[in-house]
This record gives sequence, C-alpha cells and structure tokens, in this order.
Amino acid sequence: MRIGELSARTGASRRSLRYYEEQGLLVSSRSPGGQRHYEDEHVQRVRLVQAFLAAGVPSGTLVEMVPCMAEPSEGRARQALEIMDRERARLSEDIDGLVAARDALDRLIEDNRAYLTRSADREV
Amino acid sequence: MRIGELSARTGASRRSLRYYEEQGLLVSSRSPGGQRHYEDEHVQRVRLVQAFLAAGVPSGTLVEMVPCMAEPSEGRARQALEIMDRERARLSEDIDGLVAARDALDRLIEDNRAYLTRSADREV
DNA sequence: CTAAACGCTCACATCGATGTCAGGGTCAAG
DNA sequence: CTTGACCCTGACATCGATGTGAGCGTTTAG
Repeated sequence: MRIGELSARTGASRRSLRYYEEQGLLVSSRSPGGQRHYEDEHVQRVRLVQAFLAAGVPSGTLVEMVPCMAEPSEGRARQALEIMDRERARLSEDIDGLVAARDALDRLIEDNRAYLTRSADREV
Repeated sequence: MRIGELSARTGASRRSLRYYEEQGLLVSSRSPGGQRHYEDEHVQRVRLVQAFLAAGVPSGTLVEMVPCMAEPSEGRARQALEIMDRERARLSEDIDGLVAARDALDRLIEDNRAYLTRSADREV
C-alpha cells in the first residue's frame, strides 16, 4: 500500500508517517518513481509508535527500543532492555502523577458539589 | 515571602510563578516597590497548579477550574463542574493510554528477555 | 495521451511551559 | 550611602510532533 492508505488505516497523517521514517521508526520500500510502499505489518508498527508517542516516549528513545523489537541483535538486546526498563519506570511515574492529579480533581469536584448542595438547601 | 522563597519551597522556577500569575492561576500582593509577596497558603496553590500542569491540563482550562475552588461563586460553580467532569474524563483516558503503552512495553520487554534467554541457552 | 488523484521534498509555522538575557529597580545589613 | 542579594518587565529562544503550502513528479483510469 502507499502512504495514503497507511495513513487512513492508522489515523496517522502522511506528514507524521514521513516523520516516523525520518526518525528511523518506520521503514519503507520505494517504487521506481520514489513513492513509499508498505506491507500490512507496518500498520501494527505504526500503531505501536503512535501509542508510545502519545504516552510521551520521545522518538529518540523509541529509536533505541522499537527497532530492537523487529530485529533483536545479540549485543543490543541487553542495552535495549536497560532502556526499556528505564522507560517503563518513567511511564509508571507518569501514571502515578496523572492518578494523583485525578484524585486532586476529585476532591475539587467533591468540594464544589458540596457547595452546590448547600446552596440548594438554603433555597429550600 | 517573596518569589524566591516560594520558588524554593515549591520547586517551580521564578519564571514559572510569574507565568502562573500572568495566566490568572496565582495572585500576589505587591510591596510598595512592586515586588510580589505571598502567604503560606500559596505554597499549596502552586503545588496544585504544578500537579495539574504536569498532568497535561492546559493552563486555560485550569483558569476555569482552580479559581472556582478558591471562591466558588453561585453561578460559575455549575459551569465549573462541567469542565471538571470533562477534564476528569480526559485524564482517565490519558491514564488508560499510558497503561496501554506500558502493557505494550511489557510485552516488548518479555520478548526481548525471551530472546536473551534463548541466546544464553545456546551458549551452554 | 491526458487528467485526476496521489506522492515527493523542502521549509516555515504552531503550541505551551519554561529558559535565558538585558537593562534597571528594591531591600536589608553594614 | 553603599553593596550584594533579590526582584521587576519585556523579549526572544527552546523542544517535539505535527500542520501547511509551494513547486513539482508519479500513477492510474479513461
């Protein structure tokens, strides 16, 4: 498939797909005329990249992780594991931060609701 | 306290504190000479702002939420609740996304570990 | 062969929170 | 009054992923 179809299937813009390639996160074969061609499997790869990018994993870090998934090379595997573990820790921290923020928000909501309830009571 | 101390106590840079004020997220009284002065309670406010900003809540949205916490006004309270609920949903979605990414990462780590284990076996 | 739809590269723009620098006040201790 | 530490405003820079537009080539259906 060409870039338009991959874009349609993944929701990533053509621009983003070219960017992923530029960053080394995605490969493509080229037609004689220079147009990118992809296989079905690339759909999954793009989804993976999207998930990590959306999770705040910088593309530079992805470069060290994802290719290693496609072709785990003896030497790099160990190094990649370190990076992945580190990134996993960062993700967990981020999750904790978000959960804490949500908890704080819940308290605000609760306060606000209580305020409204009291207002309503006074009106009765 | 002046801005330097508030910065030291919260970890937010002086620049950020001024930015929060500029955005309407933080108030300060001014000395005759124009310097900002804060009370102890502002430490908590800054921490709250930091938590939400770190969680990806845009300052514009915070403006609609946080002030309402300080001074819940009859009319705005209901509107603020809507915004808070909406933002809470967004936070939950983000959390789900991060958790999904972490799960995907766990699978990659597992694959990688399995690969390394097989390598080690062959060496024996 | 032609036109429409699609793709290519290059380059500049965007957003939000923060960093950084310049030029110039303020405050407190001596 | 002076000095050193602190603060002020304003402006420009940064980062990363993506948007956008120009100018031009490719592919494919008719």
